[in-house]
Amino acid sequence: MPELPEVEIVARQLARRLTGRTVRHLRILDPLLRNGVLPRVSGREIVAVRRSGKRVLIRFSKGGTRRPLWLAIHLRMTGRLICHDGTRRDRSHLRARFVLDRGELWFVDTRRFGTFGWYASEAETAPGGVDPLDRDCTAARLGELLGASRQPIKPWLLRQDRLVGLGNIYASEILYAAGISPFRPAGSLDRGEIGRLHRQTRRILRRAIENCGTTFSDFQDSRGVEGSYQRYLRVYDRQGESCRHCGTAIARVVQAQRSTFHCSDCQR
DNA sequence: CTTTCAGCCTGGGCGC
DNA sequence: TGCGCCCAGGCTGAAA
Repeated sequence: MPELPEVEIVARQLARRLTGRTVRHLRILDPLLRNGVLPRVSGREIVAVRRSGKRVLIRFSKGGTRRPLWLAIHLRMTGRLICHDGTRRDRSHLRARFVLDRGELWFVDTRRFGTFGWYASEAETAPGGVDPLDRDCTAARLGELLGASRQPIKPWLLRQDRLVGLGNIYASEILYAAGISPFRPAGSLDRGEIGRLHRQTRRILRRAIENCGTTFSDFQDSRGVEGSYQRYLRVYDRQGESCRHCGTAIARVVQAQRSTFHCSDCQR
């Protein structure tokens, strides 16, 4: 489910609903989420929630320990964070449960790929790559990141140690919007192409955020907020259908074991 | 350094 | 209805 826009939406909504709440206790139900020693989180207040790359970052108050604490939650494929008033009955795939002074926060994850990372300083939470929506992610900066890489641009866009936040859907959509073939070596893009890639990356991510992301279901349970960006998808999951611009059949190919969707006519 | 590949998990959809 | 297979929006670590 979640790439940058979906995680951004989740983080914003959680920030609104969780900031100021105090943790009564945390129950980790899936042993896969217990990596290393669990810091004491009971009694701490949630001070802030924001996105870091594709992770949701929760900052807790120092509490009685005098040490700050951050939790980075990676949703991976199927992770969801559900805020509710404590009356939710459906416990299927419930992996962790924060009981708060008012309501609860549940981590629900069917495939159990999601991860929890605990950090004692903000610096440790920094992602490896540049956030494409950051002010300092200019076209020139993108050009530096691309460097002379010979890796095809589509798998390159998925590398979280370069740019953070892009996943398989938006990578295909961005390259289509920029008119760039997914097979082009990353370092072969000229100035104009880098400019288009940069502009379309930011435009598509922003628009996806405005539309609450692509097909993600109700992390707010009863409210059932769903993304609507899927109606803007131009190539993803459209193999065999015609390109909206030129009519050519959209192709699906496999690059680095992931599906890539593209129009061989519009993308060069 | 690069690229490929198996693996981590579960469930939905498909063809037979 | 059931079975086996393939697929999935992510990422890691080992191997070539």
